[in-house]
Amino acid sequence: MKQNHSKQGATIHDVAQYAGVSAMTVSRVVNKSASVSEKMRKKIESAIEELNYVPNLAARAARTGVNKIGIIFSNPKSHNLGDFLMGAFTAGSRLGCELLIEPLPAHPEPLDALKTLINKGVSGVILPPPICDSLEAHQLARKHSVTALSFASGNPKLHSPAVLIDDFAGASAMTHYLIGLGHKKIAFVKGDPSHSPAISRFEGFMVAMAEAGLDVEDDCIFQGDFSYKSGLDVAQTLFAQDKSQRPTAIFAANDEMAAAIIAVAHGMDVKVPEEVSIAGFDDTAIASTVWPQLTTVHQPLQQMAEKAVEILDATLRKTTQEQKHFVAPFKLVERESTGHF
Amino acid sequence: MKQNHSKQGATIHDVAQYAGVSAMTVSRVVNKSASVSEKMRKKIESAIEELNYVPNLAARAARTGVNKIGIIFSNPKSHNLGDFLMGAFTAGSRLGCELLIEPLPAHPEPLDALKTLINKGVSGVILPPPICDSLEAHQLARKHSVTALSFASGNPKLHSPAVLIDDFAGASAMTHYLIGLGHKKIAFVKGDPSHSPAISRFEGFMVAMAEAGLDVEDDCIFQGDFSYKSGLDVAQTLFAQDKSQRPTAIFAANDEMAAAIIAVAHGMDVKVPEEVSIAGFDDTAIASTVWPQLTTVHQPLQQMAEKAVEILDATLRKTTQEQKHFVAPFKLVERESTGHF
DNA sequence: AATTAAAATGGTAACGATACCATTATCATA
DNA sequence: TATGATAATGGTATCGTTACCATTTTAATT
Repeated sequence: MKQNHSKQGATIHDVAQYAGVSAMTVSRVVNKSASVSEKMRKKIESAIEELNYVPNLAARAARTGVNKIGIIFSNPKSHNLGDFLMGAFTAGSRLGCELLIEPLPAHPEPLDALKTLINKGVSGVILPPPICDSLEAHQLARKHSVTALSFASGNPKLHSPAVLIDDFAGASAMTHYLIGLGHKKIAFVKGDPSHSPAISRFEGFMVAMAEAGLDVEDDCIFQGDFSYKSGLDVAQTLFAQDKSQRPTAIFAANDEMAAAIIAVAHGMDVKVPEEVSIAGFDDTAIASTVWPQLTTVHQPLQQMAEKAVEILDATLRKTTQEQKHFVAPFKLVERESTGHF
Repeated sequence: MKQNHSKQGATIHDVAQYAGVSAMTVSRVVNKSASVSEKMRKKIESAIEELNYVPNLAARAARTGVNKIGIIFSNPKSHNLGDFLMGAFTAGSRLGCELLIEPLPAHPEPLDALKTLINKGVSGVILPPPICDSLEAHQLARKHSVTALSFASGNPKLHSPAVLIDDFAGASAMTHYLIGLGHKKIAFVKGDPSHSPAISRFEGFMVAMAEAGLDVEDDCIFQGDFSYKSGLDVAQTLFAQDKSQRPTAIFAANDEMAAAIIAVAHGMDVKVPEEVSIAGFDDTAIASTVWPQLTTVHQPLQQMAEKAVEILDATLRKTTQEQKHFVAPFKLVERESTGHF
């Protein structure tokens, strides 16, 4: 009940006294809310540093209220929900804002999820694909003065905040990696075409292949929809081909499909990675669950979610207008599902 | 910034005025913190109801500080982290307590995770298997006056709070379900023996088989460790047997192993569920990812996490001493991986 | 130099709840 | 019935911030 005192250190008044100014000025520095002279800001900032001051969020919230940020979730069963929530709530509790989760499948119309959040009084909202690419959604948000942030969109709106990775570059990097392993005939399994990142990933693949002077024939392009089942189906057709004609590497637009392809390969006695290399995208939990573990492109979802909440909170509190777009770095994770050819 | 007013309705003073008492008395009713006459409580409770009063957590926190609750997580890559966090954070933000997550793998010694949390000043902690069954962990917590709650333990300590499902009954129900489908030779894949629920689940299986008068031969019991890989290995041995000798149903102690078994079956051209039924346990994301989707025992993780935080918060705020153990209801989820024999 | 505008800072109150202490009602017991 | 203990209630101060307004300083303009 009073463990706050164990950790609670300096208050704003301590800082003010230490710096020889009023608490108000310290508050202004902390919140970047009004003009403070350069000299004074320096002094206060070093006092904050010195005393290790951290604003008491509860007290602030008592005075100013809490920023409510809505999060629309497309798939509550997704394998990366954990990472996402982890990041979002870490930032949420650090910044003292309230997070409201709204699962998309709970509504007949996608826009209803957004309406629900608006009714609950959010002032900012995080939109994942595919709703982040819906013009209507952005318009609806704007009409209610709700700031909408596009999360992991393939082509984010320029005028509104966004957090994403460079899907194109990620797919391109993976393609180059596969090519570097000696693969020439590489198949690509496309994702749900209504998700913008699916398109960027495909483009990244195609451009990288072209850069390497490699042809991509039609029989090496498969249409999936990001689901395990679609991966299963693709794999079935794929491995039914004569071995000599088969691609030596398969790059799926997400891990779930890649995992399915591994499962089928495993069953049809096609050795992974000896006979065929398989790569995924996202690095969700399933990538390190399956065996052999998946080589994939890691999307730092936790960091991205954290950043998304940060950007929205900052925007809503008007502390800063600076960076509205954040492109997180992807990372190629080499595991056991890929090998030399 | 001031969207709180849009939703913020009655304050404690409004309630007090409405009920014709002082704010203090209302506070006492809300917090069950001291004696209030029956008559007055009734009156205040109906006033609360009437005005739709919800305590302002920020204001309360400003005055009393925030309860810090630590959560130790055994596997950050787990497929049910999402559900768990969802529940924990829902409760956390509803009750206004701070949640600190500490992943177990980040430490060389399991107890170090707990020590870290204690150092960060938590006053309560949620312990999953296997650490929830460690006497040392409970002793360490007690030494620092930290309340420890066992989460999903197979045999929770009686004197400390716990949230769990009846693993024994769940496994038993699934076994009876398989028997009801006509299966007589049923294999069981055991989980990591250091996790207490793994043991209860196995016992549930054995007892249910015995109840039905069915023998379980040694070649129908396999040792896994909850991992996908171990499921893969078991499946390999299992399906290598002659078809006439094979069990007609396989019950794995968790979904991950069951998913692996499905994958192998699929590959070896053993039709699921026509030739073999496969069942899992937990109902994590992977259960509805694989194809055919997994029949499994649903563990309401989200609800459980919510309850765990609730119990800890209540205990720490001493509002009530009542229920310290919560046994959540499991549910048998029939999907496509099981069928009649 | 005088005037005005703008920038920089400070003082005070209040956000909504609870801790703490003071007061009053109630009840048992001698 | 008086007495003291305990239960039931109320009053006030305060948690750490920030909103709001007042004041002072600085800069710009005529």
